[in-house]
Amino acid sequence: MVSSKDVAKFAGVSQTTVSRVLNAPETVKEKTRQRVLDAIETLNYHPNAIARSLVSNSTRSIALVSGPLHNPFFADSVTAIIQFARLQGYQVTVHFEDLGSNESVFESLAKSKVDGMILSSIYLEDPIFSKLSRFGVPFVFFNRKPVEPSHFVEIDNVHAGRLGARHLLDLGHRHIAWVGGPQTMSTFAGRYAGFREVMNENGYVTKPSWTVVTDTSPQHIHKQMIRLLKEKEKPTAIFAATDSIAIYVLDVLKSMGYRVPEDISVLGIDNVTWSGHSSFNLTTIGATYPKNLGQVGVEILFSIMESPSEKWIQKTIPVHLIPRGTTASI
Amino acid sequence: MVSSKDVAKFAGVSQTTVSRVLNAPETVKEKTRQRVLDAIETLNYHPNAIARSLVSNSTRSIALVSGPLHNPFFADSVTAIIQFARLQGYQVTVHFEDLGSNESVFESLAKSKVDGMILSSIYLEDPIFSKLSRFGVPFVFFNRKPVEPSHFVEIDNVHAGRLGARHLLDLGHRHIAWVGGPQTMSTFAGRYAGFREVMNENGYVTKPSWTVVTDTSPQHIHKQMIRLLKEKEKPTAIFAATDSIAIYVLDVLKSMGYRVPEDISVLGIDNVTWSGHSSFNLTTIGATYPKNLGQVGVEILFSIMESPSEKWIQKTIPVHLIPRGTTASI
DNA sequence: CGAAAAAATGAATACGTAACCATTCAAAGG
DNA sequence: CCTTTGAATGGTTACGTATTCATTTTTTCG
Repeated sequence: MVSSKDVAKFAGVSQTTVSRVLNAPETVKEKTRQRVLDAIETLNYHPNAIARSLVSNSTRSIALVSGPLHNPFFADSVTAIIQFARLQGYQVTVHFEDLGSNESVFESLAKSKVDGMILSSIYLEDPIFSKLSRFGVPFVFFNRKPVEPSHFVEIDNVHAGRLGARHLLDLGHRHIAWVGGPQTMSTFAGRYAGFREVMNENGYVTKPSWTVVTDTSPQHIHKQMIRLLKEKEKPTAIFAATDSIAIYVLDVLKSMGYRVPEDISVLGIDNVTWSGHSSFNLTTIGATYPKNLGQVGVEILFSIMESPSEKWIQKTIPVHLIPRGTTASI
Repeated sequence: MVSSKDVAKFAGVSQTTVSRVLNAPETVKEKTRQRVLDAIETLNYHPNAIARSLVSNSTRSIALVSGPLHNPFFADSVTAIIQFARLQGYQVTVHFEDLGSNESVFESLAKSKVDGMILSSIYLEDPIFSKLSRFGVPFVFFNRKPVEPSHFVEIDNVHAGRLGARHLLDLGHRHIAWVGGPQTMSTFAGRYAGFREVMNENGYVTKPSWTVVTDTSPQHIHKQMIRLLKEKEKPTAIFAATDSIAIYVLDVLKSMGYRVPEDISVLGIDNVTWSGHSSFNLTTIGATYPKNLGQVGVEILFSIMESPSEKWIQKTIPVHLIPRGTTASI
């Protein structure tokens, strides 16, 4: 591997000068600078970012801990985050949450000395949180928030739940099933709370057997849906906690011969890009905000990376209903 | 930042011993080892991977250059690659191809000293190829191959094109449009060649205005489809070069009121997970191979990383038709 | 022309770790 | 109890860069 010393020897200068040519070109005489640049070119020298990181104590890379890409929400946000980071000259190492064995993910993060972390994967009360804080690396949550104070960006989950419930009630639905994820995650907890509030306010109960908790995997959603549809009394509408869940629900319903929305209405939350696809045409609830949630998160991350603030930056983005074709009056 | 020196001082041993506790625990006496481990615990020490990389000349990370995640093929393969790499203790930095300005991606790769690279993004004849070779880092292509000899894994693109053409001809279609991507990419070139071969063998021509070249973005596909559907003579079937394209074609067709397959048949290639979704139920052509193509690629990468081989590892995976609901006889 | 100021360059060091070589320590054998 | 052997530990250096401080070279101007 060719180093700056090799370049220095070749150009007949000191290693210091080579370093200067790269980092402060204006401080070195035109003539020698050209000689060094020529040497760099002929030797095909590339500065070693590892060594550079060691002294500068900055890797120009951030870590992203994301949910699974089969959820279009995450496919969208991962894309936005990587693109934005690149514009700032940062690389992104991507990790996936791994329910249960997240430990090893964080273990590797602790060592790799990233300059910042952005993560969507955390439980409301997560022991990992205190570990994170001890790393001394700035971190931001998007689409999740822990109970401890922290930087985060999320949509107004409670209001999203409320809006959805109201929409379905307005359409005349009274038998509404909820298909969500673990209540230990802020997203699901908030959305469900909003849904339930409105139901109760209007004197309707949320039947326990119509409240489905899944691990958000296609397989599990499939299994749970089969169970739900075997009930003697069937719901007339299904409120899915995320578009991703809703899309898998649609899959099950259609494959079983149900017509949507004629036989049953389906509603999601997130307004992922795919939901607008005419094959889904999913009614959903999404941010009143053009920017991707992941990008908002990474913007916050960079702002606290360059000027650490004692204040917590916490954004809750308002939401609105996006009516499309999967919901109809009863 | 707490270093191994700090741990050493705290435990009353030398830095060397701390290093040994981590890398060769059996060579240090039980008692002192325990003392060091305690010190590590109390000081919350995490070995600095950067410094470690500098001396070991290995970052335990690989770079992935992927196509866009709105293409489910890449969402699938990125997931498979990251998961597999993690099992080997490797991190993955993800980059997206950026048609035109790939330079900057490779510039950052040159510096970051990854242990290997896996990439889907390259043209048949790409000036980037020679740069890559000079890095001295093992690299593998998946779903793409350059003209220069290299390691790669792909599906049998030509045969996929042939299979698709035959399928549509067997169903009685004669007016078949092709919607693909740049012919400068091996995937598109191979698939189109196979399609064309079979058409010509059977005495049918491929009408130029029915051969649509897109940049594979949803927007461009949309625009080109509108143009295609304005032709006075309309195709009865559309052969899309990828499932991703096919899915966007479906979007356009459905939003314009076409029924698939009654009015028009649609066929894709790749057998991405989403294609089996009942909202698409896309007839497609895919590998006769349970493993994700990206994973096959990263397996090859790790094998050449641990034992560099002079021989090129080149896998072309056989394909078969997966008949579903978007194709029907005329 | 000569002194002072400014510009350009070089030598030495630190970053945190692993590895090599040297040294100390403990155990075993006579 | 002393010697030999092997185990355990410590000192030093290298990895490739940026940075600080010292030194040399060039420029400026009286």
